[in-house]
Amino acid sequence: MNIGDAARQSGVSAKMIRYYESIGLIAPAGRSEAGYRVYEADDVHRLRFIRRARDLGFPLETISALLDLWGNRRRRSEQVKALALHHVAAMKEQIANLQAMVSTIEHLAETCHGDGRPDCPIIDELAAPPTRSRREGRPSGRA
Amino acid sequence: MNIGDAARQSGVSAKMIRYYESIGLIAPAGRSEAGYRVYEADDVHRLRFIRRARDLGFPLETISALLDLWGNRRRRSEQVKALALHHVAAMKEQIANLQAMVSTIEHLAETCHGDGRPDCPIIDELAAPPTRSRREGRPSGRA
DNA sequence: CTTGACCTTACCATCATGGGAAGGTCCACC
DNA sequence: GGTGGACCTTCCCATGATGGTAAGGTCAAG
Repeated sequence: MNIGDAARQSGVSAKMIRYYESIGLIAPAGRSEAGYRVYEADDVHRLRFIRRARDLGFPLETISALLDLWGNRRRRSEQVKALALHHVAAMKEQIANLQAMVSTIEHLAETCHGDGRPDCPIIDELAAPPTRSRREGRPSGRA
Repeated sequence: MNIGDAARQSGVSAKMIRYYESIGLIAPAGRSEAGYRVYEADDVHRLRFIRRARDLGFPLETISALLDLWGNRRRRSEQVKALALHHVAAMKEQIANLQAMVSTIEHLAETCHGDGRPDCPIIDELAAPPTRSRREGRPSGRA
């Protein structure tokens, strides 16, 4: 089958299939006489695997490792689990960062009248002079 | 003062100051005879404002609007609040997405032995055949 | 006058994805 | 037999915000 069919069957766009090939995530596809990429059912399975892993937020580098483990009969499930939990930890950290920003802004927005007057604690906070308490960005020296 | 001092005093790297200028977030700095960018205290204030807004996750485009509002004596605080809450909503959505991925993976990882055996529900899930229940990526037709 | 810290521009990389252009292929229909 | 349209190819550009590096100019202190 051609790349368009593989895309439809796997849920990965043709564009991305070519990209995955270019970065070595998947092996170069076979080619027809005219130079068209040719795919087999197994290729579609791999692409579907990648698609699902992407949907779970795994970076391509980790997906590469997961693909290897998938094809390795002697894999240890602890290896898979470690990759998964590492990714979970990364996402949880991202969530914590986002949550902190959300909390800060919501706190400021609470005391903002939100009417026609210009006074606004949000602007005030952003425009406030440097403090010793607030961790001021100071790129520590000659950064 | 030169760009290095402005960077140290604002917490924004020299690199980013030049970038912000290039995209029009800040006005082009004055230049010394030798072509060095020259900054005043007010420029540093603006940069510090940007830095704080970035720390709260605001995209540069929104920061541009916030800067305008900051300098507008006739601003309506509701405009500021709207920008802030819109950003909060975007972050909350991101959190929800991340949380969903975390939950899915944690659920799978729970039933993964994580030992020397190859069997692993995480791999199984990624490698599972298409289902009608799981929203299969199918780029809906000619996507 | 040298040295080193600073400045300049310009390009490349990240991460994963989409968009588009220019051109070749294939098939079905008339 | 020809033609149109759907498909394929490669190549370049853009995203968002940031860092890195390289090649070269400037400045001030010693």
